[in-house]
Amino acid sequence: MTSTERTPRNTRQRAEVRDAVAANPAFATSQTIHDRLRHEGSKVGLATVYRTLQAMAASGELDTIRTPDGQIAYRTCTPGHHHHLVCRSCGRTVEIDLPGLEATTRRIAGEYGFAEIDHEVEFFGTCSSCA
Amino acid sequence: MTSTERTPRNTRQRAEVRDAVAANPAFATSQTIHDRLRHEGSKVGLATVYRTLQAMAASGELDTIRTPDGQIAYRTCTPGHHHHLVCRSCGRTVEIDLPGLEATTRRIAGEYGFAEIDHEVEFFGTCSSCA
DNA sequence: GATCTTCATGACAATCATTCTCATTTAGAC
DNA sequence: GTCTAAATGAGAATGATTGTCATGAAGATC
Ligand SMILES: [Mn+2]
Ligand SMILES: [Mn+2]
Ligand SMILES: [Zn+2]
Ligand SMILES: [Zn+2]
Repeated sequence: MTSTERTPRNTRQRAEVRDAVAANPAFATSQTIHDRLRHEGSKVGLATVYRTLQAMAASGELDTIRTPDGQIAYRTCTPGHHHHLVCRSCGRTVEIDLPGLEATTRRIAGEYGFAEIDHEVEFFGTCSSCA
Repeated sequence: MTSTERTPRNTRQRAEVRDAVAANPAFATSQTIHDRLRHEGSKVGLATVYRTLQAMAASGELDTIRTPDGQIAYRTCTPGHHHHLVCRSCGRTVEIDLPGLEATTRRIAGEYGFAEIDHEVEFFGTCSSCA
């Protein structure tokens, strides 16, 4: 069951949001993307930006993190499993591989009898431009 | 600079919160702890529970995670650095060691020129009782 | 033990990211 | 072109968390 896959309609708004998030390699929140679009003259609504980014993340097009203060931030994502090193001050993001981690996850699952283990692994730091 | 360490006053409320969080090995939110205390007859205020748990976490007495829906949850913490395997449905938590991770963090920091790297690593799954 | 200063508390309001509502628009199927 | 379900947007609602500020009480000092 690859389950419930709905193909969304191709609306002007969806294209605008997709372009806006693709235009920047840093993680950005729905509000930030919305602001950016409005400044460019778009009339897209805030709720639409929220809904579109959520849908894109659910379909795997975007990656999600939670900022240290709890907001959800999105970024266009390289396909395949990986993690992120995010600059606390400017949001600049590097995708990183953690080759050992998947094996570790399986080992931990077995050891403690947990099923459907998911891991959330993010690194936060200060990038060289912001130091 | 081990910096600004203030010793909080020993109030009845602080003791009640400390006992309540220590009484349960699962992560719990401020609201949950507050409910629990009120049901036991305590008159402690919600804001006080928020403040007390925050302070205890800042001083290292408690560990913090963000639940998948974004709330902050606390748990009495074993001293020393470690990570958690948390049951999505009941909150039961196992503390785990990730021996290789600190070295990996340092390697990544060097590789990408990031400073003050912090890692957030949590595992979520379904425990055997909840399966 | 009484006094005093300062920090802690609690009721409530305020904040603010996110979600909901619902009337209106429109993509895409026919 | 018609039709219908899905998408949109304006605004209201939600809900966790934080701020405000008058009152209470640790605990230092006498
Ligand atoms: Mn990514
Ligand atoms: Mn812990
Ligand atoms: Zn930076
Ligand atoms: Zn469980």
